[in-house]
Amino acid sequence: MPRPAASTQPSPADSIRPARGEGGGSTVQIVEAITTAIIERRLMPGTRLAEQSIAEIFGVSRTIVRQALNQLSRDRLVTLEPSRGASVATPSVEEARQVYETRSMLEGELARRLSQCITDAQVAQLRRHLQEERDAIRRTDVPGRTRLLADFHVVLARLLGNEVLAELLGDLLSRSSLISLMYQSSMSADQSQAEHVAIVDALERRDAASAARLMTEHIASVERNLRPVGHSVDLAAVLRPPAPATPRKPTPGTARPLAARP
Amino acid sequence: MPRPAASTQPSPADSIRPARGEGGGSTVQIVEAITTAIIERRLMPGTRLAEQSIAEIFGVSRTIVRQALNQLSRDRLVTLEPSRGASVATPSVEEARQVYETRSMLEGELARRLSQCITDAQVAQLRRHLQEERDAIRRTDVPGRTRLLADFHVVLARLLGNEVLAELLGDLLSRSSLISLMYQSSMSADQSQAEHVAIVDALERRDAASAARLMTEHIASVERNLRPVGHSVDLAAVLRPPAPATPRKPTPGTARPLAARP
DNA sequence: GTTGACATCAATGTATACAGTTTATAAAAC
DNA sequence: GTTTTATAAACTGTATACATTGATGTCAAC
Repeated sequence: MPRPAASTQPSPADSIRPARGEGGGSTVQIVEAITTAIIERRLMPGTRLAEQSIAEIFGVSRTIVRQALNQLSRDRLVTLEPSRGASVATPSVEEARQVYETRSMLEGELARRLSQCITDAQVAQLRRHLQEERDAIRRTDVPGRTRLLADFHVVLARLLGNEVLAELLGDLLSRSSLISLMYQSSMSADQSQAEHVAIVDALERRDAASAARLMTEHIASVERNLRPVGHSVDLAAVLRPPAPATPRKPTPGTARPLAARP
Repeated sequence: MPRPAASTQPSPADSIRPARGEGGGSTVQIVEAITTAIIERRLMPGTRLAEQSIAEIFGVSRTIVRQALNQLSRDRLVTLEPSRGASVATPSVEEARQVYETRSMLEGELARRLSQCITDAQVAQLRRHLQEERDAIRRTDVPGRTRLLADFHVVLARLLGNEVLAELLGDLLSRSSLISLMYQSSMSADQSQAEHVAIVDALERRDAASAARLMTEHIASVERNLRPVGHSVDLAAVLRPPAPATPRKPTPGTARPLAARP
């Protein structure tokens, strides 16, 4: 009897679907297709991304695919090993810690500053976003709720009128998504959503200290709920002898258990 | 009689020099060569970067150059217009504001957290860095002091043990360098250096509040000292009729005067 | 039966060729 | 003399071909 998932890694051809058969400016389409495939966990960490396969899927040459993979590697969503090609990134525990620490620094201050200049209209916009989150959760739309829960943080950055910050946070949130699916997060969407509500409440009260504290606690809570990468999974990844189809060994070296931060 | 400088833009061939004639893994060499050329203001904002020229300079094919230019465009050091190629970025005033605001948020918190966990050895390391800054300033080593004054901020991030943060800040600092050379900064290196000293003093006292305040004030001070993009320079750039050698028109559109922030 | 070397094969890295677009130049009309 | 238009050069965007490196499988030796 097959186990629920993660037994056989899906090949790229199964998980990436081209948005259109069109040829013009298709690099960004490939980037977005692979990005959403990773975020929505149709592409698991460690999966090899062969250029030729992807090229045939999208009906373009390897040149275009190569550009896309280069962009993705700069976003740290795929790793590019010399002469060995691209694979979905397997962020280490240490990298995970650093990403969440950076987010905590950035978004704590974001909440603090935003609470001093937010308008009523912007609060209303956030309320609408929270409603969308609730709707996605209620209808158990997993990809949708994942995206919305992450977008919440980018929306906050945009409310500050700072596109540079918004893009920066967008990159960090992509990495966070990859991390939380790699170290299977046990955090319920409900809890995340409730914490978002509390943050917006504080923003509406223009309570800078509370907003900042709730934000950093929210991020710490997300990080705390990362699983110590279950031993069975870790062992299987390290010891896998023949591997079923395409995959090679997924995790290179850094796979220590996730230490609870002091 | 020739005017001191800035009359004729240097062609890429004059400003970019290959580190080695070697062929292996030369993409990063091109990226670094162009980056330092921009930072050290041998390549002025708006300068076109033709692929063929650069390819001949480094003795590689356009493929490699194209990879390098793509990486640089993701760092926002060059802009890539479709079908029109690459040119050194001309960050807008609004983008400048956002970069400095983001740095202020990030580095203010960085200083606060660092002051709570910094060791005596790390303080000593910072003192050594400050000494290097002083040395470079005293011998009027302009490229060296520019690099050291920027590296100070990256060193702080590294002291937190956060490589993700350090890389993020590195990107923001590259953009800051481009901005400060575009809106010719009137800030003296001496003042920057003095403010760095004050920050380290606060860190040594483990005075979190002061460290954070000094850092945000330092960044605000750097931003305040940006020139409202002098009219004479702008006019000369816009009206240049025949141009002596290779250069095209440098600044496309975004050249509004820099508003002093309230 | 196991181990080691060699050959085959696939995939990446780089260069080159071709098509489409933009830009510069020059001629002609006003 | 200025503006407009047409031709030509140059440059970018994409695809394809070639070289090189890592992986795989087979065969021989021990």
